[in-house]
Amino acid sequence: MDRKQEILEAATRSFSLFGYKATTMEQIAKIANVGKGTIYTFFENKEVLFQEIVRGMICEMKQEATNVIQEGVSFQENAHAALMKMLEFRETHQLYAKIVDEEKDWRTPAVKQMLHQTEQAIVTFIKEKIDKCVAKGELRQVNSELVAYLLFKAYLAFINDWNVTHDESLSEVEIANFFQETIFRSLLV
Amino acid sequence: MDRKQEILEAATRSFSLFGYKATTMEQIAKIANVGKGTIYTFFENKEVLFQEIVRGMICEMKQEATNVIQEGVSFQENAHAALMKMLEFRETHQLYAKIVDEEKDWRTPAVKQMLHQTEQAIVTFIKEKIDKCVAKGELRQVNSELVAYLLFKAYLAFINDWNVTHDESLSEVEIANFFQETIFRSLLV
DNA sequence: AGATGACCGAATTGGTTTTCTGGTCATTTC
DNA sequence: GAAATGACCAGAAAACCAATTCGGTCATCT
Repeated sequence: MDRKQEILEAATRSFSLFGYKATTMEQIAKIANVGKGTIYTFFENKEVLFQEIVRGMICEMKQEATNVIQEGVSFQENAHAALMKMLEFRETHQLYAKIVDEEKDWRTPAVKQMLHQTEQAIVTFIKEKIDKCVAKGELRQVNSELVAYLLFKAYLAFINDWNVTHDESLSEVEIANFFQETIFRSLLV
Repeated sequence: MDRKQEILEAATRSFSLFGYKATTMEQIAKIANVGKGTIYTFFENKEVLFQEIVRGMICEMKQEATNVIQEGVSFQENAHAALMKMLEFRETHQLYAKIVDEEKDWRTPAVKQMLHQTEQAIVTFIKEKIDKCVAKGELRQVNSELVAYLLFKAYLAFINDWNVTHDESLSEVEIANFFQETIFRSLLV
């Protein structure tokens, strides 16, 4: 089988299971059944290998988000579904969850960077949906970059941070209703 | 002069200058010109002393925020001014800034707790303004707790986090306009 | 020519010793 | 004799250092 693919899969498994820092190149080599040096014929170094894998993860995430988008449904419903899906992915997907933890606990620079990139991907995904809906005339003309950023940060705050300072967490319906009557309401023409 | 006051002032200076962890009780005693044991006749322990000081800081912050509130001006203008003032306070006030740094760098539990308390104070401040404006009929009936939380998190995101991932920071006017046409717009009756 | 793993210097870890610090309390002070 | 004090203690943190680990290279092997 394709040696590069073997290495990618081995690395994915190891990064997902142990995180970036705790994964060693030798371990990846062992899982992939190749010599350590072989890895370096396909990937410049550990960080580049990691970036490649995160790139793949981002694609996966975007795919899942795309899958919940429906034609002929309001922007709000689609944006809500997509954001919820991606934030669920953030907690569910082994690698993404590991990266989030690692950034909190160790602040590995490579991990921080990949986390930023992933968040940027989410924001960009939403931005594109906004642009499309603005073009269709469903939304008024807004700075889609800023709105996408606001939506991401707001959802993240209510889904991730709310529980830190409050006892009963908010249900998805409560969140959906709240954003409907605040941010989304303000975007309509 | 009042010994308790001397101690409070010495502790405030030391916490502001070196942070919670790096401030020792002996150092406070030395600055206050009292024996170390004397501190413990007024304050149960280091953490309680710290809490007392943060309580004072929160009052100071609320006072500054209150000072920018004007009667007969729209909710949006007042909320914006108050939030900006408090977030400026967060970066400018020696002690608050030190606490924020320390929480990032060392995660001292006592510091984390006080940071939460301070943020909660900001949210509550805004919540009360919302409630007042709802009562006056200037805003429609909303869940003021959620709206206050959203406003705080959103302002924090655009003022603190935006620059981390973007090159040119947003001007205050841009931020004000953006929130006017999104969140604030949705709160009007 | 492509794969490999022994090898290297730098970084990390783990264990040990030393120093520091929050808090107490017997003694001193006024 | 009530309030203040600083020597003192135990546990936590820091400093230190030896031993190990790891990313990356390259001479050798297939």
